Amino acid sequence: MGAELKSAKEKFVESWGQMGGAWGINKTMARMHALLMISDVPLTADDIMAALAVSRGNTSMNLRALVDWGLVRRTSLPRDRKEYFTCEKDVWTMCCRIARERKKREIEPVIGAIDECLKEAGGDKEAAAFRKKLNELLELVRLLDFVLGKVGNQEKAAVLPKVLTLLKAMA
Amino acid sequence: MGAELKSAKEKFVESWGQMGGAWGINKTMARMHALLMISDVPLTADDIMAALAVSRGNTSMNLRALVDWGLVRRTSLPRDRKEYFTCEKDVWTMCCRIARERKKREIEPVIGAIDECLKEAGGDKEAAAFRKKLNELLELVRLLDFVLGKVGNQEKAAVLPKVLTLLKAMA
DNA sequence: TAGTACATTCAGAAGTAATTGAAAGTACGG
DNA sequence: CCGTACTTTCAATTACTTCTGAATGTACTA
Repeated sequence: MGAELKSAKEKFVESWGQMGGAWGINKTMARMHALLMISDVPLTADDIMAALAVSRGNTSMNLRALVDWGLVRRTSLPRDRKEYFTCEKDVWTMCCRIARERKKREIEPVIGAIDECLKEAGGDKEAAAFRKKLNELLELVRLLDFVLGKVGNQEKAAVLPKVLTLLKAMA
Repeated sequence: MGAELKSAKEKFVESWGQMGGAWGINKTMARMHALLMISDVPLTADDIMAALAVSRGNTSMNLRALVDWGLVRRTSLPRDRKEYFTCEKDVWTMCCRIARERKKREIEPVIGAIDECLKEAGGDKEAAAFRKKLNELLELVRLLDFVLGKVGNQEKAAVLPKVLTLLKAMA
């Protein structure tokens, strides 16, 4: 592989890792995701260890996390005891997976927490302003939940770019 | 204030802090935001220090960060040397501010990084698959950027709930 | 101008999260 | 079964982030 291309790929892996950091995602996990995205062949744990200079244990744990997020698949070839990892090919499908997970991990718990607070606040007059604010927040968060749910449940990820591009054309 | 209400408010502050953590936001900053959201009077740094049991320095820094995010305003009353802090009242306006900041801090840098990688990758045939993948990602990220831009630029935050509710009704 | 009342900064302490690597686990082939 | 080739786990370590509080800065008042 040409030196330019190699350096560009490394740059991309690092940038994606950086972005992961900003989004509260483990940086190494994001780098592994990037590496798999731009690899046109499945990679083994050893490949990834070598490419990113991380330990075996770390590689194992972060790959498992990526699989849990539904962003990476493990496959094993017959007559080969090694496991191979591949990234979801289609970026729109990837987008749906991320939406689904973020909804589940980040939005739903907030809805639950606000509900509980509302219950605990009681019906007193002095709690009225508090209840009102919680209800406003709930409405906002529920709408976010709804939107992420819609995106996350796309069966055919292919429709997503069309819908969004349409949205863009309308605006 | 009734004990129930007080406990419910504390619970809300802690939950919002928790959520901040999941979103890669400083937990204390998120707790301060929550506290200000549910306070019907402006608070001083001392009020916040006392309510959340954090140091003066920490309070000062996190409040500044909240002001930088456009989520909190400082106001000073005449004949009072103290500064008072208030949270943006309207949750939809708050939502716009968050969208604007996240676009600027998290999406735009990614677009820049991908662009740079594309430039560096060059036009070689062997880079074709890499360029293709980068372009797909770019399309996705640009759409996200667009959507956040739309939300963030709402002049009248009041239209946002209407648009979103409409979207919900349609689906 | 000095004193007071507040806010800000920042070096170091405390706390949290990521990482390593060696030991334990698993499963296949013979 | 046993050895081999791999993967996973986890206690200890390292790296990073947040927090503290004393020193410093700012600006109002008398």
